Amino acid sequence: MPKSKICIRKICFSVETVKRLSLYLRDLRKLAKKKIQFISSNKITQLLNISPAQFRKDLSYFGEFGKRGVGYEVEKLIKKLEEILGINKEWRIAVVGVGRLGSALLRFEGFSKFNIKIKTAFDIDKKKIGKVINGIKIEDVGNLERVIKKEKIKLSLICTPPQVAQDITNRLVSAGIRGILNFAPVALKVANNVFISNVDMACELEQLIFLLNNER
Amino acid sequence: MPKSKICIRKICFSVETVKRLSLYLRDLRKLAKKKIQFISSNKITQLLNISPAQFRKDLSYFGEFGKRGVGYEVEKLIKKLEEILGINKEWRIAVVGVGRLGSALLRFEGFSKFNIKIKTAFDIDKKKIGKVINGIKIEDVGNLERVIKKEKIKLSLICTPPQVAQDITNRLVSAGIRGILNFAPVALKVANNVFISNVDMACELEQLIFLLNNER
DNA sequence: TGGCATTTGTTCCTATTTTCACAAAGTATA
DNA sequence: TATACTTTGTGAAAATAGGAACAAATGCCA
Repeated sequence: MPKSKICIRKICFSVETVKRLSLYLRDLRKLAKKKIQFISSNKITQLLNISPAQFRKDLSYFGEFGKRGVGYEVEKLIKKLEEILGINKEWRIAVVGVGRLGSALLRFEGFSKFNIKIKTAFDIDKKKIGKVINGIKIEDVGNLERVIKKEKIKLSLICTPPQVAQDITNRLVSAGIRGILNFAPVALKVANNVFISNVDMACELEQLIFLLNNER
Repeated sequence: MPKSKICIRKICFSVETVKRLSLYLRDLRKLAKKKIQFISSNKITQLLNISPAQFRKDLSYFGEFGKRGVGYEVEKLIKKLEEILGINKEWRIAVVGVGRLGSALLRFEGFSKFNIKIKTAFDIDKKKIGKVINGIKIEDVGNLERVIKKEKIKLSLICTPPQVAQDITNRLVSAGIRGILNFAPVALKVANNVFISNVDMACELEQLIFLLNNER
């Protein structure tokens, strides 16, 4: 399959670029906390295992944000990156499947920092439905379409068992969901106007095991 | 930075190949469950969004496993892939940080299926130390080096807050850990004989948000 | 002001990854 | 056995990503 390529106004770049923007943003926020005002591409990438040229090139797809001889103004670049990534406004998301992982995510405080608000959660288990975790009410998965549509939610996390993940995906998409972060170990099929990102812990671990197993 | 490349006996391939092998294995297991005996590169990759040529080339780095005109014997290929990945023997791992995510992982049943056994967990919280979750006793993080060495554990998950992740990493490595699956949102620095794999939910979500925000 | 030191933005080149395309090998059928 | 299909394994080509290197800006200091 061709690596997914993103083109905006004749400028094309890969999703890898976008992922790196997130990393840059994370480190810039740390720098801002330390009251550092300016940073060069050299210094910021030392922390990240990315080449300075890569950093500059990634940014160049979106404009010119630095000052020659000086570097980048930390606060300004943070603002710009938040704008580019689209996290300068609030995003409301849903979580489907409130098992171990799902409930850990409902309580995860990392999201709100990035303007991501879990608005609703769904489960099939009658014992869980109606409960409130971290201010989020667990809804009957039977009401999935209705709630998603009503709340106009466009992003969802899937934390269900793999057997039902595709069915849930179909229902989410038909209700208007356009982006899915999938934790179920299964390759989901969707129309190509829906974006999927997979978090697959078994794959990551197997990769590490392979590396350890094949040293030298 | 150069993409990490793996070379075994003059044959070189990328980590991406290894990740795909995991995906192939997962789907092959599903096929085996359905009692399907043979599968062609064409059919198996239809499920996965990967090209048939890619599948064949990925396998070709490790040998010839198919039969022309027929395809691949499912059971045999599963065995081969398990061997290649190194998951035909048991891997004992540690978990550092038993917060929401850490404790979800301690209870996660997906690991044991792949010969991955969580052997020990560490936390700093006195209230958690000594507790047993899913048969795994939570140890004082002060004993980290001692336990890791005694148990000869080579792989660890890090589920701590980001501020302490680098310190924990240093201690793990000095105790003999060679592979780390990092859930903390921070870029860890290690010697290049230690392998790191990052699971970064915020990055994944930000990527989806970017895509939704820049359609058309 | 002029010269030196930095650092960006970008072009061009190199390395890597993916795909194409086809010979070789196997199956099925008459 | 001959012929028509399938499907693999792989070298070569195409596509993509990464990095070196340098002109253009900017700051600093004498």
